[in-house]
Amino acid sequence: MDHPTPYGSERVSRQRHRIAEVVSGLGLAFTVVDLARELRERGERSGLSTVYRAVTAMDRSGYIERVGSRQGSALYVRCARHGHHHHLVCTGCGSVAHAECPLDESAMRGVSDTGFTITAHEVVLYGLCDGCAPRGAPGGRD
Amino acid sequence: MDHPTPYGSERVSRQRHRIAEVVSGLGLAFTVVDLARELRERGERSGLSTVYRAVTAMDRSGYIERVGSRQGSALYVRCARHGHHHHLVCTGCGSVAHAECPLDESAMRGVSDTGFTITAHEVVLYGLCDGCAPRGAPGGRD
DNA sequence: TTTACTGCAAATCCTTTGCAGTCTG
DNA sequence: CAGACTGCAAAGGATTTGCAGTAAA
Repeated sequence: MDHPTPYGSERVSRQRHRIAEVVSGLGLAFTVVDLARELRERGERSGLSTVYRAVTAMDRSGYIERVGSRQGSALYVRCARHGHHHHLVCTGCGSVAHAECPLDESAMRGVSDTGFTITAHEVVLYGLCDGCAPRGAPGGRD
Repeated sequence: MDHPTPYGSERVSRQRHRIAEVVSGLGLAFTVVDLARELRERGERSGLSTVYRAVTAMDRSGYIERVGSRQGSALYVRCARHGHHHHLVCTGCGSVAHAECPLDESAMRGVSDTGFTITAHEVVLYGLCDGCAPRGAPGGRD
């Protein structure tokens, strides 16, 4: 189950290498199309399907993680942090912060009253980062 | 901003009426296609786009709520409960339970260290209900 | 009568796949 | 060389939209 590269590809083609490179330099949440555009702007001509395949591989290997969606497209972010946690995505600039899982024992207990056995959960937090938050005036529409 | 019907339509056509009726009788999470199939099985011939439009209206009015996705399709459930809460969806049979929001003050605090102002969050819990849980043998894949 | 609602087909959007050619190991 | 990887075009699946006809109010 181990891949020869940290980002999940078996062979390191020029594209896969450049893609991983660009991704790790982004720091922001991105969609596949964002990434493809970014690559194009840096002079890398890669087909959209190639980027999709690379992203799929990086997601499987844990090099990146899915952090919600934006207008129907999957959002990803490079994530080097280990262990179970969630992400906070700034709807202003796309920057991402890590967040502890809020589903601690007491939260689980409050839920298990229902007789359900929880097998998976999704927690995505959206907000505004320091730089994007309008001081004094809260607010925020989707 | 108030609609003449609890499920968000301006006029109560036969379809909209039947759709709301079927929805409220379901009790399970459903996709638009599920709902369309259900209607068809009950002898109601309604176009898929009509069902999409009805579901959109019911969602806007709060008659139903979105509770995650299943295989890429949006999942909804009739929800009469008021106030902020989340849902627990059984991946076995589709039954839904309500759950308190785990994002209490302490959880928020753990997150606000990041400097982010949280404006929205999504919490979806998946699991197995009493009837679907294999007693003794835990487990659960996505 | 007014105009929301309906059905159908066409159009969008995101994502996946089939294939033949290219390149890594 | 074997088989991953690539690009392109086509296919898929979910959801939306344009339009003319139907039916609530």
